[in-house]
Amino acid sequence: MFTNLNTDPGGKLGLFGELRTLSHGRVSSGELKYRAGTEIFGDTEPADYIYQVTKGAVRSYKLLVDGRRQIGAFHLAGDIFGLENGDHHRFTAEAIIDTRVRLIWRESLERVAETDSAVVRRLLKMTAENLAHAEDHMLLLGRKTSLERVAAFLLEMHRRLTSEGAIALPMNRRDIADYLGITLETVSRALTVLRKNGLLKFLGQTQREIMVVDPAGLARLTDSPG
Amino acid sequence: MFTNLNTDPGGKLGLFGELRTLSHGRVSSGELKYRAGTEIFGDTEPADYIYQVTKGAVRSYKLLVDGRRQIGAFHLAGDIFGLENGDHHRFTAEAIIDTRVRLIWRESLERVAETDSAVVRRLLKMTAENLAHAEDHMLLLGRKTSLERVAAFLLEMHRRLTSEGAIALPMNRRDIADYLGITLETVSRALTVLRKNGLLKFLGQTQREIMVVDPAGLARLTDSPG
DNA sequence: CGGTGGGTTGAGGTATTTCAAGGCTCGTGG
DNA sequence: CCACGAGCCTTGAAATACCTCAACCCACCG
Repeated sequence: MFTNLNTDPGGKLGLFGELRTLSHGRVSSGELKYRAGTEIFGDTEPADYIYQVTKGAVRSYKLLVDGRRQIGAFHLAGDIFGLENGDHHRFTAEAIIDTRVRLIWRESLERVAETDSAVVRRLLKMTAENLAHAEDHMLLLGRKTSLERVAAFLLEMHRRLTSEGAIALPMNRRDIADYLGITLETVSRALTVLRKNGLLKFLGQTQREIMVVDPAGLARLTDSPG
Repeated sequence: MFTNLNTDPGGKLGLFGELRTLSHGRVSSGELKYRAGTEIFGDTEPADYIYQVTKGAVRSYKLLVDGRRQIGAFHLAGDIFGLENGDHHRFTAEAIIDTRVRLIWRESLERVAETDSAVVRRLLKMTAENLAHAEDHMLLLGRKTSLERVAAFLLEMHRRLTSEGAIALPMNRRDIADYLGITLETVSRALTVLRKNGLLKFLGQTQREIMVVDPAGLARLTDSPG
């Protein structure tokens, strides 16, 4: 189950690749598969591993007691998630679609970090990036209209998973809604508006839809920080 | 302007105190005063210093082009703020009331961090704490009702600035509103509801009001994560 | 003492939610 | 091979939580 891999998938220079370099093989790493909808780790579970998506997509969320859900982030191919400074996770993570993740045993990481300050700095950089994303998302959740939220979401996805012009969203309307702090109906209506304004086109209507966005046009709607 | 201080104000073991210990005086540090409402640093400004509140209170916020504001955090006595991993600030920081802050020159900090991995780890811990706060706040902004938001705010302030039972809020209704993603009128109405339900009492009505809260009662309203 | 900066409350407006219906795709099993 | 149910999405209509606009009060201050 835990086999070392040679390649750096996605071509991304990540902690995983660096660690293997820096630690001279002291860090055990493996790969796991998760079916769509299954849990990778639960809120308050001990954070024994950190994860990197090699294929698929993951949602990290918090719940209120009555079931209201806030998705804090989506993790796409190449992304690292589940990194904690404390000893337990602060989110539940689930595979959105069929997903493969690489693991790294946290204790071994910390052993490396004790002697190798470059690794600690790398962890700091990643945590700071997560913080920056959360800070931007607070502005969205606190102060943007539903249309601005959906436009910002499409821009983010365009930036993060476009290879060509077209993007294929792995998540459904409910996931998008719970990420943006609105309802799935409001997401759907906003998408309709954007489509009617030519800022968005659907290509195949083959379940997981493929769309082409107009980044400049969407950016105008986002009312980005000034 | 930049004089070394001997004491660790607020009794908090912080980066500032540790640095002075760890770096054997290599880190220059000073103290500045800011009048109520004045800017400490601006969004996108180079992050040459990090700051610790010794007295007073600070708000960190982002703006949209049309003036909508989202306060990401309040910084109270003892708190460190303005810590960035990149080279520029991502918020504007302003003194809410007359405030004193200690500074630390960032370049000197990074020089220390190069050789002292304990300092890097300390920075990582602080960044992770900021991230945890932002993650909790995303849930509040995305999914909580106005009453839950105000209750959560009072609980946070109770936890952070209570010495006795009573707390004195340094910020006005507009600040609270922009922190919670609602309007100042909605904040006021929620406070009225809480007061009428006996979860909150005002003591002096002498401008900066002093209040006593019922933490257990408020916690019931918060609908905390389950 | 008039002005300014809070704060509260009311009345009406509105963006978003809630509830409901219908359509499409796809997988499964008769 | 087709029927059927489940999941997902869209759209409409009604409800509502929150916002906007406005009036008023109070404390403080030059």
